[in-house]
Amino acid sequence: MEKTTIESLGQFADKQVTLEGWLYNSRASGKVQFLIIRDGTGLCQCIIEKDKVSDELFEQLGHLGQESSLAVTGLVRADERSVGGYELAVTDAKIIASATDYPITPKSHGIDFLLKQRHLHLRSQGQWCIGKIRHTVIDAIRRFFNDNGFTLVDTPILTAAAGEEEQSLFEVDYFGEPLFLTQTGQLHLESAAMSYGKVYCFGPTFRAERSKTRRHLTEFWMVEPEVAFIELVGLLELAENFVSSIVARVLKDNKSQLESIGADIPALEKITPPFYRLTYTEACEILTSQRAKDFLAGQLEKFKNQKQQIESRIAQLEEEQKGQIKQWKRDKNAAELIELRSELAEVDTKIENNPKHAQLAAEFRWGKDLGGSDETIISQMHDKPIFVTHYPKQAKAFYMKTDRSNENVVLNFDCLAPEGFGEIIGGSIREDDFDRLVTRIKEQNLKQENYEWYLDLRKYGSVPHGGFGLGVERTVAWITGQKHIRQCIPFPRMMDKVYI
RNA sequence: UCCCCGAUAGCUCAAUCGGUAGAGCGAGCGGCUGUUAACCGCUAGGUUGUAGGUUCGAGUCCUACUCGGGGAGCCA
Repeated sequence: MEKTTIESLGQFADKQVTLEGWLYNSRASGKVQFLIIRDGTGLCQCIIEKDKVSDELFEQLGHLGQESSLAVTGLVRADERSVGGYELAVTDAKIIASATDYPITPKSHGIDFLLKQRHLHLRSQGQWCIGKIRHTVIDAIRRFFNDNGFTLVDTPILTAAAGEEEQSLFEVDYFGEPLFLTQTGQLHLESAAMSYGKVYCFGPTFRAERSKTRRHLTEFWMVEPEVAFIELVGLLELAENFVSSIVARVLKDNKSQLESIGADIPALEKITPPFYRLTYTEACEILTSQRAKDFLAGQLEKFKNQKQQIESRIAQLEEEQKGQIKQWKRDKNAAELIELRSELAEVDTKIENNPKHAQLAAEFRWGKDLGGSDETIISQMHDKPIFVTHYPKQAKAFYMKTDRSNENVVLNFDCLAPEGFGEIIGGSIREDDFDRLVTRIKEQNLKQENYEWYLDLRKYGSVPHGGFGLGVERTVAWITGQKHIRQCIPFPRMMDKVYI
């Protein structure tokens, strides 16, 4: 009997095959059982009719627990009613290991519970889809740079010099001397760019920031390209082509996964160059403008309407529950009430945060860095990614090149994913003038002796150059429509919390 | 470091003014030949996060602690 996988069932229509996998869900209806099997490549509904198998097997399969492993043999047939378009009419099955009391049921669970069961949660459909998309994103990243003349350069994970600020680094005892886990490969990458021209590094990155939000992990994956002989305009074009190519690849390779997790496919199809371009000063004007005020007020209205609708529906259901109604209706109502109450809690949070964010935006003054909520507002006001460029010098790192036509700002950019997701890229043109760089190092009270090798790059054939870093988990979260990036890495490391 | 919210059955959540602790899912048993989170009937399942306090009486009020969620700052 030919073994195959669920994703290639289409090649075996009307043939006998064997599938090996795990029981994902099952239903029974007297003389027929429906077993949903997962094998790592997809889901397949297997039909067991009582008179097609032995009584003993029928009985065993009928009591098989979720996530039991098994091999099933049967006839492949196309059927629209089935999940993947094909189903298996089972003639024989072998239980490899039966499981009982699998903790993750097909119903809803809280996040803490799921993270504690992370080793098992990875098997569930949503996580499987996100993992497949993450795989495509990473492959698309490598493909893009490899196809465009970039050379991969692996930068060290243990670093002596701090990339930016030392308080956000994890310290490691390196034979009695302190070293730090890298938070960027950029400085090393700049030296490699002077060798190869166009380079990139791709690996894990570590930040000891005490940030407990949906956008933060302490360990995450970042890809950083660095290019010699490039100006800000060229860097933005590189970034928008890059991001667009990733989205296009996911749309091409993972349509079914995107659909399955409810991603906004039409919105993703709009992600093509050019992206929006705003200067920091323009962004600042938008935040303090009447337009932003109206926009936020409109949002608040919308949230309040949602809240009212949910509340009146809850009241209606609760009233029904008090009266004399059929048991099945009562059960349906109970399930809907639970859904509605959690929706209500979400809307309440939005209503609570809206005025705070509005105030932060209205009080925004030129010179401050853009905050998370400010980025969210700007991003919510656009349907494509936005580049925000030319930030105030004092809010940014020492290595960013000052704009020679306006010494108050630097030639940097952030790329904000649209519809409220926020920052996925940060980048800049690097200061290439030796004396200016020394001045910036001193201004920020950094020790020059730690940067001697970095300054050498400006001594020996300095050229205009720049690059950026893209966060993989933030990109995956944006593309898949996940609210929290912890679902976008298999084993998330969060502030003060590591489950497995 | 700061602000807000929460902890009740294995899981997700109810419990009005402080007055006998309840649903759904999951589990077990039974029924049904096409189910899509199937459906129907029955059964089991609880020291309400921990430690104190107020009260005739505490899931509910007060204090402390533990754990968790969201957000600010900072950032990919």
